[in-house]
Amino acid sequence: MSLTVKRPRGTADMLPSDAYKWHYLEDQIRATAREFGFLETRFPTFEHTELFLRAVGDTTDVVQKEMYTFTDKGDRSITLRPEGTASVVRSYLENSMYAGGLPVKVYYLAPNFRYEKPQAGRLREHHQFGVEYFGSYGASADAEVIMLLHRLLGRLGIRDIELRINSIGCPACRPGYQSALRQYFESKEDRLCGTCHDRLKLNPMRILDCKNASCGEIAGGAPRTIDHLCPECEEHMRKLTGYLDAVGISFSIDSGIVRGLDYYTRTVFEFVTTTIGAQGTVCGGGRYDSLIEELGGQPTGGLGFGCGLERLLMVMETQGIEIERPPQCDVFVAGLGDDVDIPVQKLVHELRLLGLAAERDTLGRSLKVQMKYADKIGARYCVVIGDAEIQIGSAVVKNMTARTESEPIPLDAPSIAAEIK
RNA sequence: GUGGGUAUAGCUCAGUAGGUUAGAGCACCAGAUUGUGGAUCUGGGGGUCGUCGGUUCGAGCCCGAUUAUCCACCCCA
Repeated sequence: MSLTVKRPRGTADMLPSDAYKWHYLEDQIRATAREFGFLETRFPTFEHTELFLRAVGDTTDVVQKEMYTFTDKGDRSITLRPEGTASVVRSYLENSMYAGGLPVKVYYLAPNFRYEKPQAGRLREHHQFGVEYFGSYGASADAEVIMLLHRLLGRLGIRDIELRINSIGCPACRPGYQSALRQYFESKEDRLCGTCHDRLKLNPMRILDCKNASCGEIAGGAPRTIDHLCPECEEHMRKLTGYLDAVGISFSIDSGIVRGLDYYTRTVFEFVTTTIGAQGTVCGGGRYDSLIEELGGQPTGGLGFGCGLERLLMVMETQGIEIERPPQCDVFVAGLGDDVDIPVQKLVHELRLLGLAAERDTLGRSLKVQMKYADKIGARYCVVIGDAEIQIGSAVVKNMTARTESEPIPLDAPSIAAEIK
């Protein structure tokens, strides 16, 4: 197939026949966000590269090897957004959203771009539902954000998805933990893989994530962040788990959750499933209390998450969760003969003005084929108009699902609309 | 970036030991006494067998390369 009709690697077309699934998902998301008091925000698809270097961290995989970066005609370095939080924080600062008072609670639905090797549940362009909660240091904000996700997953009917949380500490307790960690790994350095040797110097916490068998075994016995928290971080975690217990959200503490974006502090969490292959993280997020300050704002607490919509739909699909396909056509007006062409057009127009999805044939097809077509597009009702109907000024409305016909009713849009309702 | 699988009609796939004009189901189109849908039946259109090269008298089938795709590692949603 020639390149002109081939989509780029790692991208996906949303087909018209699947659009209703996305609409459903987005409707559920918007309804949930509304219940939890989040307003939608939108922002550009690309940003200055500098933003992601600063916000995401220039040693992360996302920045080092996965960004779509190019120089524009004005000689600026531009990057297609690899994740949402950096853009939202930038927009928050640039537009002084804090000026309206804190907290600021926003959500977004947006595509992200990462130069990855595609596999199940992983694309180069994927879509995320994300939430950012600015201005609160309280653990109740953490609880709220997790509750929102829990609620969304619940109303989508998703089962067998596990909430895992961890605390990776704050600038106060992290140095102590990192030195304990480094000390532990250095004692077993000869058994670590090559990548982890580098990680030991750069960021030993990454070793906890390593899937190498030997490293994993070593990491299993490593000191855990939650055992080295400062009293404040400990209290934060205790409060969060208290909230979750109180509202009946089950979770597990997973000291292996470190997350690959540098800005996280204290709470990190993931919703993970094993039903869609190896890429089972459907949602991931956490707290980032230093990020806003690092990008030039006042010290402001914050947290958020990203939730992969493609993965969400995959989970629903594999769990057999049906999304109802809304009717595409309320009434099909079938015409019989050239003489009724104008009346058919007029009737369809008037039915639409009354808010109905009305359809007619424009290919000059026979009545039988028009009926088949009406059936194929799922028309709920059908009206056949021929010379006879025009002459006597009435027609019958056929209920396509019940296979019944009405008594003859006046051949005008209001009467037909009334019959349908 | 590393590894493995796959590539035949719009879709899902057959294709037997290399051997005539490459098949099926679904979908699409047209019919089955011309004013009526989902079933059935009949017929039809549609494929340079991913691409390039090689082996062979002969390649959809064997070999090499390349591209695409799927899956896994890494990392992430």
